[in-house]
Amino acid sequence: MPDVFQLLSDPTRRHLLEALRNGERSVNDLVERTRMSQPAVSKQLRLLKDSRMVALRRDGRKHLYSIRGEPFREASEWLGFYERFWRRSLARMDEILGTDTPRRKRGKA
Amino acid sequence: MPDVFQLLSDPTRRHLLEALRNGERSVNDLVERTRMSQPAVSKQLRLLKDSRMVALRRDGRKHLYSIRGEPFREASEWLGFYERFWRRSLARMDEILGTDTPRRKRGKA
DNA sequence: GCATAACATGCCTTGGAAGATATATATTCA
DNA sequence: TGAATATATATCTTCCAAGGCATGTTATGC
Repeated sequence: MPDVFQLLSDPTRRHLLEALRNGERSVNDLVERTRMSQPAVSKQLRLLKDSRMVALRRDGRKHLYSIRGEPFREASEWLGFYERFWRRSLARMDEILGTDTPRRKRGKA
Repeated sequence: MPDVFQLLSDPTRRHLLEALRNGERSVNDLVERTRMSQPAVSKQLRLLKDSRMVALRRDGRKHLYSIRGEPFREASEWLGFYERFWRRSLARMDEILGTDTPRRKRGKA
């Protein structure tokens, strides 16, 4: 079972996940939103399912896929460790542009 | 220039990024924390630098690498679209376990 | 200038992943 | 039961990325 970032690294897989943001979709729905063959889509869905990023519900001969949030959370938490780095750079830009929100008094010029 | 998730998909690259959480490190510092050769580490650092995930500062013959936050932010924002999915599943677990915080009155049982 | 240290780059090899095509499986309908 | 629909799986090919080794480059110290 590969890790979450590995799964997210493929643009076509991200595209599928984006298409699932508004709720469950059938395989054909998803195929129509890509330029790939149906087997290719099914293959990627399989990988996403195996790593629990999507859930599968069967309705007749339709297979409805939907997002499962937990793995995304892991990735998000990992990225959380770097939040201070981008906040820092935003603060620097604010200083340069003089557009910072004066939350606390800063050292005088 | 490959995208951020692509860069994050490699475990050794993530390992390097984790080693940089506490500040800038020289190449040798980083090599000692991995089981890879120095050229392999330099290669990955190059990729991370090209995609602006790390910055390079030269001090004599030492090359000090450090985190640049912006690209991480992009990835974090993309993942933010899935936050409601993992919150939802947490809420479900709360319901099952009866440990939910009663923020608003829920439908009667 | 020469030796060494600290990195970077070039080249080569290899494993794996992604997609296409063909085929198998399951479900509905006549 | 047989045909059509909806999806999964199997197999094959191709491509790329990761790592190793050898070598180039830049900086320091003598």
